Amino acid sequence: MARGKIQIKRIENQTNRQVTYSKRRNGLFKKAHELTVLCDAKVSILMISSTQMFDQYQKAVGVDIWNSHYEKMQEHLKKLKDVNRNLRREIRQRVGECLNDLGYHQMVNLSDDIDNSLRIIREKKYKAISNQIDNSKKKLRNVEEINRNLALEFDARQEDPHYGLVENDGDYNALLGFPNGGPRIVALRLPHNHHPHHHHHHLHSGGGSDLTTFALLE
Amino acid sequence: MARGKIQIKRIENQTNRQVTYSKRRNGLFKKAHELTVLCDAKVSILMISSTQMFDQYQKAVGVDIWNSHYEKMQEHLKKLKDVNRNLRREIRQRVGECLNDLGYHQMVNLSDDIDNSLRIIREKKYKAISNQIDNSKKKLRNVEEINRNLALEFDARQEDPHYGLVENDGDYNALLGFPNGGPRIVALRLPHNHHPHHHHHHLHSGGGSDLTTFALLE
DNA sequence: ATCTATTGATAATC
DNA sequence: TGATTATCAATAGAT
Repeated sequence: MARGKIQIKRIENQTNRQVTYSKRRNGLFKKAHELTVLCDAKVSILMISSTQMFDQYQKAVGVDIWNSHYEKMQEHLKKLKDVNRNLRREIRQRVGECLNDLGYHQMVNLSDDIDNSLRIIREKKYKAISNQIDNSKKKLRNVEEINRNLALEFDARQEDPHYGLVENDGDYNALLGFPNGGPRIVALRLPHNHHPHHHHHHLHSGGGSDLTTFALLE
Repeated sequence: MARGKIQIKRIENQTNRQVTYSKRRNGLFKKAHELTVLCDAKVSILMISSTQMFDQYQKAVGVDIWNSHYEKMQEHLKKLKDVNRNLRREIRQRVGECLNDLGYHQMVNLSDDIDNSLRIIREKKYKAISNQIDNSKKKLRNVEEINRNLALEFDARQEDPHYGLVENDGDYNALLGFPNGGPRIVALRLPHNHHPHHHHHHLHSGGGSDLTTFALLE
């Protein structure tokens, strides 16, 4: 409406239409925002340009984005509610409620089904148990090993007070925490090659770092 | 914008605010319409003034129309999706999938739970079985009785061909259908007091109707 | 509601 | 795209 009045009718030139759309869209939003602030009102604007609306794909499949918005949302809501209801019913049936509307054969199928599920779960449960036992055994072995090593080091220290294990001289121990819930790893930095019985604990012996690690129980 | 610039901030004067709301609302709608025509776009505007919003009732029940609309719908949608996801997960767990993210104790609980459900369902199943058996027995008894009665009547007819049982004279048999899935009841209207051995079948012997009923097997 | 001085929006152009 | 600006449209305040 500047540099010449315009008629309010569809702008045929594609580029001009796009430009005008951008400008006026911003203007509309600005006005809406002002209204919001000035009059303490709530305003929502849903706006889709024709170029957005009918891109090639949309044309091809005949989908109308506009209808895909509010109304489709309501449809979606309805469908979700239905699905929800069905899921709840399935669970109730699996828990043993609401079986009255089931036929006899359906009931047989249901109990067979649940029986099957139970078998699967039991298998997995037993697998979990044995895993846990294995883990405990490993941890126990580690703890025993740590104790043995400490005992050996203690003995060594008894023999030679300058063995250099427990001095708080800073180059001794470093703690690495793993906050991600994984197994806590405690890394003890020891002077290189202090004792041959440490070697089978070395996780990585190459390079400059010299970390001796123990996996500790929980 | 006219006769003096204004600050974009809430108009405190109630009347001015209302007037400005009206004017600017119209302006916004006009702009939106122009955009619609000029750019071939789709525009929806949802607008509620604060004075509309908080009428007495709204105040009383603390309902916010605005939140009850589009945004609330989205929230609802989101919640439904969440619930849905959880329900699906529960079912999957009950079927025996996706157990990896369950702790050992949860797994024990789950299998106990399902075990319990299975017991309930089995009970109901057995109840259903025994019901069906009872029904069959009753039906069988009825059929046997019908056969016996027919045999007796046949005998009687042998003795007296005018016994009047099977003549197609129209006042003989009437069929009542029960489409509601209940036990099919066939009612035979018989001439009154034809034979004493029918009396123990009379369901109701008072009044004018004289129906003898047999429950038939499916 | 209607009026109008003024501000704000924007079409054309670069 | 982004900036400029001559115009036109919207509207604040008064009636």
